[in-house]
Amino acid sequence: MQALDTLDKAGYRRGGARRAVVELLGRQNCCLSAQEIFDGLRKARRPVGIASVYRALDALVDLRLVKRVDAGDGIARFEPMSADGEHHHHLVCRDCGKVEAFSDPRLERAIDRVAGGLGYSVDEHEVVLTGACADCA
Amino acid sequence: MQALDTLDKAGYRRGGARRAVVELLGRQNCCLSAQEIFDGLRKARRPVGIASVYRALDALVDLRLVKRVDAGDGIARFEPMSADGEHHHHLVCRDCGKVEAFSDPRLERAIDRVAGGLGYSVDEHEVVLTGACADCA
DNA sequence: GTTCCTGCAAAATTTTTGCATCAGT
DNA sequence: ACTGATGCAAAAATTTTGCAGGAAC
Repeated sequence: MQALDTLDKAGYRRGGARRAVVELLGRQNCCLSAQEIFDGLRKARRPVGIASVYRALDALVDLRLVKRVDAGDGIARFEPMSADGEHHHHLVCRDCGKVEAFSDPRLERAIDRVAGGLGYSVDEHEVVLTGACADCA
Repeated sequence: MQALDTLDKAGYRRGGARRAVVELLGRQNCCLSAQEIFDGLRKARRPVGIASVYRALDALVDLRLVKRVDAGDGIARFEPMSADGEHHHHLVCRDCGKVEAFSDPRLERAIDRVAGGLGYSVDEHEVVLTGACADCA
């Protein structure tokens, strides 16, 4: 896996909790909370302390291997930064709290264009749309 | 103030803590955390319990008078939804944590277009760009 | 007078840290 | 062996809730 190599290069050791978190996240296509990662690992018979989950996420976010997503409910979620450049954003239902992904190339272009003219070296972005989903509306 | 009328119509009573929060936020142009609001009110000799600050923010967010902004540092921030339709998004420095505003009409258009085609009734959106600010880069 | 609002303190939730132990190099 | 990583439990930080007293209508 790409991400494990990057961790190597950054001086992190292999094996153990961090690897389990990386591998679980690698199998996801959308975001999970720290608690969901904790539960997922326990269900997969690879239990990891919740503190290690947070420490792993911290390192992964620093290395830009994982992106933090705040859906506005006070729970931080995390998803892999896919190596293949795939890129999506999030749609949150105000009623039921559901979080879904969407993507749009024109939106990406608009963001890239804006990001270039702000005096910041922008290396990440996130768009969250909030409203009522089809079921709740 | 516009917002106080909306609160009236929603059945909220005037006077007291909620009003103080509304008025303080009305004077801001960018986002403040609950603690900053609490401190700001205390400094203005209009102390309000922190629980009341949170309760007021909750009501204001429900009524869409205030927008919640998550800058990715685990602290929820809040800013007024300006009645004049002014609209901005946020730029967060990964190093120093500074949060700044920016706006771009073309980005707004791109978002509106995307939002219309997703099967959600989208009524709010937020864009957060993350990177290194001019000072930190 | 009734109902809603407020502040305080206590509780709940999410995240971080200290420390002894264990694993990778 | 040495150094970093892990798990547990305790702590910290943020947000929510219960309740008694006070304010608005």
